[in-house]
Order: sequence, then structure tokens, then C-alpha cells
Amino acid sequence: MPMEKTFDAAEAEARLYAMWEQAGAFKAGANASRAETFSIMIPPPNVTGSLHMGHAFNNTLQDILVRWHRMRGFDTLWQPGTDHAGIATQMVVERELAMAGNAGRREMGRTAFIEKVWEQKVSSERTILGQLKRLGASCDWSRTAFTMDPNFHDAVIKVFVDLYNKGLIYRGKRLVNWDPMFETAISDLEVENIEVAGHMWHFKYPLAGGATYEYVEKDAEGNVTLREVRDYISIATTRPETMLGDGAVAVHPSDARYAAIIGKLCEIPVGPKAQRRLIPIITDEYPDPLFGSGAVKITGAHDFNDYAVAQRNGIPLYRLMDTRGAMRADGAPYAEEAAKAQGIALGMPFSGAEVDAINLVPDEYRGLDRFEARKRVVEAITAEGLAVMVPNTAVTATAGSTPPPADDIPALIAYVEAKTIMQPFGDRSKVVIEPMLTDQWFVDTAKIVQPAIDAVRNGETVILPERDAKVYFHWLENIEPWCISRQLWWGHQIPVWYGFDLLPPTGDSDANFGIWKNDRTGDVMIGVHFFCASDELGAVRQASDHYFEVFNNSSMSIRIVENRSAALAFLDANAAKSQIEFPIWRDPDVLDTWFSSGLWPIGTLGWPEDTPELRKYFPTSTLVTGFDIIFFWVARMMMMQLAVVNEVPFKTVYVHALVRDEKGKKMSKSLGNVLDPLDLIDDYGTDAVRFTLTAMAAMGRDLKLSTQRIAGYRNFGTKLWNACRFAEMNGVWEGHTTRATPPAATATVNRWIIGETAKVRAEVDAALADYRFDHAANALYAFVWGKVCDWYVEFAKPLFDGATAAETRATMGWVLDQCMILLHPIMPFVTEELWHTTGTRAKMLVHTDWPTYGAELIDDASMREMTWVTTLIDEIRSARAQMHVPVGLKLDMLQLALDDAGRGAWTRNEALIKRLARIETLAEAVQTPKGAITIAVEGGTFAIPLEGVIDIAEEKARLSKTLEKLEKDMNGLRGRLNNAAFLASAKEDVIDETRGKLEQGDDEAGKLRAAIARLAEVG
RNA sequence: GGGAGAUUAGCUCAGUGGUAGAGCGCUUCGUUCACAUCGAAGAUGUCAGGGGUUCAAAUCCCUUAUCUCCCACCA
Repeated sequence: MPMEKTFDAAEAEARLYAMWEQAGAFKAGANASRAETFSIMIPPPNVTGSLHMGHAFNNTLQDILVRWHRMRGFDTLWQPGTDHAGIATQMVVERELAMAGNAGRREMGRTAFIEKVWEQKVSSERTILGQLKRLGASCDWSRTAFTMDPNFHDAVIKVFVDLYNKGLIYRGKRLVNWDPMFETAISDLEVENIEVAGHMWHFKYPLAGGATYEYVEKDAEGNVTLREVRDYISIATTRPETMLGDGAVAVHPSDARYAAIIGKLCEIPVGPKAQRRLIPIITDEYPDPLFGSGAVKITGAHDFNDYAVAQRNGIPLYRLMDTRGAMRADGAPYAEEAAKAQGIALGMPFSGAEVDAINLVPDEYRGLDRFEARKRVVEAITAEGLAVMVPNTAVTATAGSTPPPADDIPALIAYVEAKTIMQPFGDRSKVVIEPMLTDQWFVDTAKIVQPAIDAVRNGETVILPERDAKVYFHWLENIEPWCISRQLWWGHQIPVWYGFDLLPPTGDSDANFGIWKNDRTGDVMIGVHFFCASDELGAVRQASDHYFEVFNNSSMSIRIVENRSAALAFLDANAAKSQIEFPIWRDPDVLDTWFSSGLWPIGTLGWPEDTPELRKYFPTSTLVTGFDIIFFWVARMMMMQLAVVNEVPFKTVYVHALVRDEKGKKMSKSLGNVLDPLDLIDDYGTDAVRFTLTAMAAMGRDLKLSTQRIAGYRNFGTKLWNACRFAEMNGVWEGHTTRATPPAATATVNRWIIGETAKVRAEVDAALADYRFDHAANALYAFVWGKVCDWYVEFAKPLFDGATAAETRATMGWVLDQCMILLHPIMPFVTEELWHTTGTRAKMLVHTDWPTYGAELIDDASMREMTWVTTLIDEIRSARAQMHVPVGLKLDMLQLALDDAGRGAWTRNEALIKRLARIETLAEAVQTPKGAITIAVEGGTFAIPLEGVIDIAEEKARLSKTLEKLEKDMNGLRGRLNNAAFLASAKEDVIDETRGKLEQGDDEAGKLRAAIARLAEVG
């Protein structure tokens, strides 16, 4: 059955993929013929839905490397899998529940909700794996992993426990980035700082007791520009709602304007007047005297800078908001607590601890969203006349004027500076992040970071392109503690159980719990003890040991309870019992997703078991990933693998760019410019999509994708297909055998194309070794289309019934085989299909040996000769076209002069030259006849008589134009050669090359001049 | 504020010291038996501006401009 005109991708892809899978072609170690291994861990896609273009790109590159190594006989593993993606997946499920009008997460309860998420995981994973298969990804699916698989989970927990025991993980009350929508802490990396239009308000904080001071302002020369008596200190803020949590006002120690009032108290001008708190005016290096008024309100519990100031100066921290970012409504009413709070504030110095038990929020703000509270605070202060006029041009908004503030604060106040401010947003929730004082788990990254830095510095792991290594270093060298606890439900629950630190009996006590009760009812907070263990049994053992040590009572036992309040209730209920039972409860939080994906390399290979796979494939060879997760993932994997198994996780990291739309915009759902890889595959076939991505994968460059480009590469597949179809029509595949080395060839064309094949094979290998995927693709494109199809196939046509027919058939078969082999890593489907369409093969293409031939196949004489032949044909065609000679018209040509090399070349290639240049006969002549066009090539001159057909003037113009261009080049070359400095300093081969070019050019120019002269004669 | 990168044909981009290329698009021609998802021919560039190093600069250095991205606590 003859081949179809085109490759039917839609029909063939599924069939071919099934064939590979059934044959186990992708299994780890399949086709291995040598001991060297090559392993890649897939960056596990999130089980949040489906794959996008970035995944298609990322996995295409991986597949190319994997298929290439597999064909080269490496023991190859491509490890697939998916990531549970805690916050992202939980968000997707919550959103779906909400859209379906179902009960929310809280109403469902943790267990039921987690079940829902598992359903999401199953369906998303099915989608994702299906997509990867359509993309042609040759992963070992039998090893598909998931970050919450039981064994992977065990590995994660073990690492947590180990790091905890080594003191590398700790729990602390710190200011963290809090996402009020998800009500969880997030890490620094999950915060996006975005510039938004905001405002800065200037307010007066009245001095306590109506105190006054002389405020003097000077210009740069020291001249007094302002001198007045003030009874307030002016501060600037972008967040008035946090004023209620101020602990101090700070000024720079060198700021003379405020020297007189350091240590004095001022009043926070918010809330009922009688209840306002007084805070001290302190000095700290942090305030910039040149910015604003030079005085900064210090709100330690709601600002990272202020937190540091508060820590340094022992300023209390007042948490004002609840987990949803609303002003607190818990605790005792404001009136009762204010005095106590003020007492603490006045009782400087303070330890710097949080004052959490009290609520500083006045009744009118309780429960309000932070932005609503901001609005009301601003209104109240303004109404009171405490807004400061800002005497500069930055004042853009006055009462009732435009522009309206962007953050929904009406322009009610006297003066406010419009100001673009950097505001933190949650990368998933897109809501404003609130710095929040909470208890969280942290990895002490500073203690494990150094090996990760060293490994890249000393080249044990190479990051490509190099500039990304700089980014990596910069981040690691300034690393902050990593907050790893998340107040979510979907993920690895933290393996820590808590129990109260109970005091031992005081001697005469016979009721052990009485001790606890006394402790609890007193002013001292009850401490908690941590039991970190890989499972509940371990925690119970630890707790037993602990309480046994404290109480020395052998009849005691441990009881697992739900949470802290259950533990308190349990103790209350059992206080009188003689039997001692101690409640412990597990930390409800889960680990940051990146903590678990940070263990992906060893976790998927079976660690902590000493598996054969771990020994063989770890450290992995290459990681292919996007630059956007260098910090999130690459750096964490480096740190964690080094901390856990003391080895780097991979030897090379290839960092690729982002896929953007054709206008260069990041693809996003909200912009509606997302190209779905599956749609493109449906329209153009997988090979076309893969080839496009590959050809555009220049290192470190964003990749702008257009469908036009994809169509072009689909055509490329068709081109190869039709070359094979041509071969079929000419009997190339009859009795064809697959062979590693080319057949012996005598014809120049055949020797030439064999040499070209050897050249492209070397180019492809070099390009892939350097991760220059674009070079590999472009080299193959130029070879297959530009050499094989444009020239070789055409050359071969007249040879199929000549003396070299058999040799030509064998050569063409071999060359096309090589095209399939070399293209297979990039275009697996069409090549595999052709492989079988064109003959009976011993092995599938996916397992066919990658060639190693090289320079020994390049025959310089043939290469030169074919260059001469193609140049001659080009010249004739060009002349014909410019003279408007009908394409179909066969012409007679005269040979005016030709050296021996030219004569030989002509003789050997006469048939093909005549065919491609549409020449009927060639005869020798001594001079150009009247009305002929002249063709000048290296070593010879030809003429084509066209009396009556051509326009003499036009031919003259053509020749003159060519000559002009040539002479311009010659002048340049002559200029260089006449320059003594050039001859003295340039390398010899450059000089030789220049001389050669000049000589050749002069020769050609001479011929052109002669031809022009001749035209003038006859004209 | 710090850092990185970009600026080459109409568009998207290659090109790291020897006088500029590809694909697409465009123009003209073409039903020659592999392919119209094609073929042949053709046009198009002060390599962002300025300065420097060099015999020689798109390429190396300095500088200016514009753009992009990353990081960062100016209230």
C-alpha cells in the first residue's frame, strides 16, 4: 500500500504511544547497553488541574534528553509523578465546593474535606498523565510517584524528625506573612510585592499632659526654615488602622528636631479619649530623618521593620487582627483592658514579648475588616483635626477633589499624599498579606545552606545558563529562616504532639493534677512540651518517658486528644482522679508543599530504604526546570538532599525560560491568552508542537509562541514524510536494510550527502550536549529540508535509472534512516511511524542505536564539487529568472572556458545539472555569441545564447549589478591586504583566506567585465 | 534602592573579534510524475545612540536611552 500524502498525527500518535508502552520501551534501563546512567526527575506538576504550555515546554526538553540518552544506550530513568501542592489544590477544591453551592471546608470537617481533595487528586492526576503521554513523554510510568504516597510520606516525616532532632527545625513565635484568605502562614517566597496606588497620611500624636517643645527645621545650609512650638509629634503612615497597636514612636538618635522629647510619652489619637494609650518616644537607627517627618510609629506586631525595632528596644507587640484580617473582637472589652495595656507600655523597659491577652480595639472598630477600619480611623482623626497639612507638591488629594484613592478610602481628610507603595499579596490568594505574630515551625536554613552554595561554587552541580547561578547564590547567601508550617488541611501533617509542661508534685501532694490546676489558674502561662516522632506510637512513648521522668509514677498513661482545648477539658474533668492520664494532641498544621517536594529526588527512589534504584540513579543527571522555581524548589532540593544524604541531588540544572504568547505577555487565564497544548496538538500534531518549542528554546530567553510557527514545523514533518514517500516510489525501501554505517558510494552526490549527514550528526550531538536545543533543531531543519529535500532528492532523480542506481537507492535509504534517527528525540511520532512504514525493522526507532560516525565520512573533494555544482545551478536559475526565461523552457548552454576541476565536475554531474538548471545541451565555444547571458563560476564561464529572447540592456544591468556588489567586497578585501598593520597582526589563516577570496573575486569580476564589454560590442 | 537581561530584516529570533543569518511574512513566477502543509527567483538592516580598545567590533570596554524580569523593610 503506497504511503499517504501526509502523516496522520491524530490517528498514529495514540497507536505508536501504545506500542511503546506495551513494549516497555520507557522502563528504567530499557535499551541500556552500557553501565552509565542517565536519570531525570520530572518536576512534579501540581494536581490542581491540567498542564499548560510551560509544562509542554519543560517536558519536551526532558523527553529529548531522555530519548537521546536511551538511544545512546545509557541506563536511563525518567521518573514521573505529581505534587499534592497543598495550598493550590486546597484552593481549587474549596472554590469548586463554593461554585457548586456545597458546604464549605469548615462545615465538612477535616476528614470529609480531605476525601474531596483526594478525589481532585485522582482526577487531576489522570488528566495530567494523559497529557504527558499525548506529548510523547517517555517516562517510566510504572514508577509514577505522588508526594503523598505512603512511602514518600514516610520519607518526609523522617526528614522532619531527623532535622528536628538535629536542632535544624524549631518552633517560634515570630512575625510571619499571613494570608487572611487561606488563614495560614506562608513563606517569603509565596509573597508577591506589587506596586499599587496608595496613600500616606500624616497625623499628630499629642504629647502626654499637654507638654510642648520648640520644633526647629533647617535647610541643607543650616538656615532655620521653620521654628514653632509644638504639642505633638508628627508621624506618617500608610496603614492608619495599625495605630491601635503602636508601641512607640521612634526617631533617629541624631535627629535634633526631636532631641528634647526623647523618652517622653505621646498619645495614640484613636478611640475614646479617656481610654487612649500613651507610648514612649524612643530613638533607633531605623528612622530616616530625611523621610517624612523623621518620626516613625512602631507597630511591632504588624510590620516587619517595626518588629525589628520593637525587638531591639523592648517594645511590646500588640496583635490587632484575627486570622481573617479583621480587627479583633475577642478578649475583654476595650475599656477594661486599656489601662492594663497602658501600664505595660509605660513600664519600660519591657521584655519585648507579645501582649496578646488583651484587646486594644475600641468597640467601634471591633470585628471590622482592616480596610474598613482604616477608613474609619482616618475619618475620626481627621474630624478631630489631627491630620497634618503636608506642605509640598506631593499633596494631590484634598477633600472632594480627584483623583479618588485607589484603595477605596474616600478623600475625606484634609491632606493625604498619594503614593505608590509596594504592597504584599499572596501569590495564590491575591489578597493583601498581613504580617502576623503567630507560632510557626521554621527550618534553620542558615545552618544547612553552606553545602548548597559550595556544591555549585565548586562545580559539583552546574547551573545553566550561568547567570541563573548568580541568582541562586544571591538568594542562598541572604537566606532567611524558612517557615514550613501551614494552617491548611491538605498536606503532610506535622509529626509533633504537644503535652502540657506539668509541674511535679510539691511533696505533700497526693493529687497530681492539683499541681497543674494551681499552675493554670495563676498568671503564668502553661508551657507545652514537644514530642516529635514519626508516628503516634513514637509520640506516646516519648510522652511516657517524659512524664515518667517528671512524676516518677509507673501507673500513668498517655491519652491522645483532639487539640489543646480538649486537653484542658480532659485535665479539668479528670483532675480528681487518682489514675494519672496525660493528654497529648497533634499539631494540626501541615508542612509547606516545598518541604516535601524538596525531597523529590531521593523520595521517589525509595529513600530511606537503600534501594537499587537509589544507588543506581542518584544523584540524578539533569534537572530541567523553569527559572521561576529556582528558589522555591531547586535551592531547597539542594539544601535538603545535602542535609539528609550529604549528596547533591543532580549534576546539572538546566533552567529554561517562560512560554509567553506571541505578544510576549505571560500566559494567564485572566488575560485569556492561554494556549492549551492539547488544542495545539489536536490542530498540528505533537511533533510540530514539540519541534516548535525545541527550536525556540534559546537559553534564557522568553519564548514567544505563535501558531504560525507551529504550522511551519508541521509542514517540516510533512516534508520529511514526502521525502520518504518519494523514496518509496523509487524503490529505495525494497530490500532496504537498517545499517549503522553508510553504504559504499562512488557517485559524488552520494559521497557528498553522506558527508553532510556526518556533519549534522556531530552538530546535533554537540548542541544537545550543550543544552542548545534550538541549535539541534535548526541544524536538523536545515539539513533535512535544505540539503536532503532541496538538493539530494532532486539530484537523485536522474540517477535512478543510471549506473549508480543501486548505490543511490542504498544511500538515500541510509540518509533518510539517519534523518529519522536524529529527529526522533524531537519528533518521536512521525519518525517512528516512518521507521516502520519504510521497512521491516529489527528494533523500534525508540530503541535504535544512535549513530557515532563522524569526520571519516566527510570526503572533501565531493563536498567541494557539490558546492560548485549547486552554485552553478543557482547562477543559471537566477539568471534565467531575471531574464524572464519561461521556467519550462529548456536551453542550450555554451562552455566558454573551464578548468580541469570544472570539466571533471561537469562530466560527473552532467545529468543533474542539466535537469535542475533546465539545460538541453552543452557545447564548447570560444566566444560569447550575440545576445547571450553569461554565467561565471569558479574556474569557468558559461553562456546561454538567448538572441531575441533577452533584453540586452536588462542583461547588462544584471551583470553590472553583480559586478558592483562584487567590487565593493573586493575593495574591502584589498583595503585590508594593503594595510601593513593587518598583515602584521592578523592571524595567518585569516590573511590567506582574505587573499583567496580576493583572488577568486577578481577572477569572477574579470569574467563579468568581459561579458559586459561583449554586450556593449554587440549592442 | 540593588541585581540580571534585552535592544540585529516588517515580525519572532540565531549569531561572543574577520565585514550579518534563519523561519515566518512580503513581491514575482510556476498544474515538470515526493510534497501547493510545495517549488524557483527576489527585495529588505547606520546590528538602539555616543565614545573607546583593536589591523579588524553586532561581538570586548565605558556611557546614554528605552524595555523586561528578579530581589529589597523607606514609615
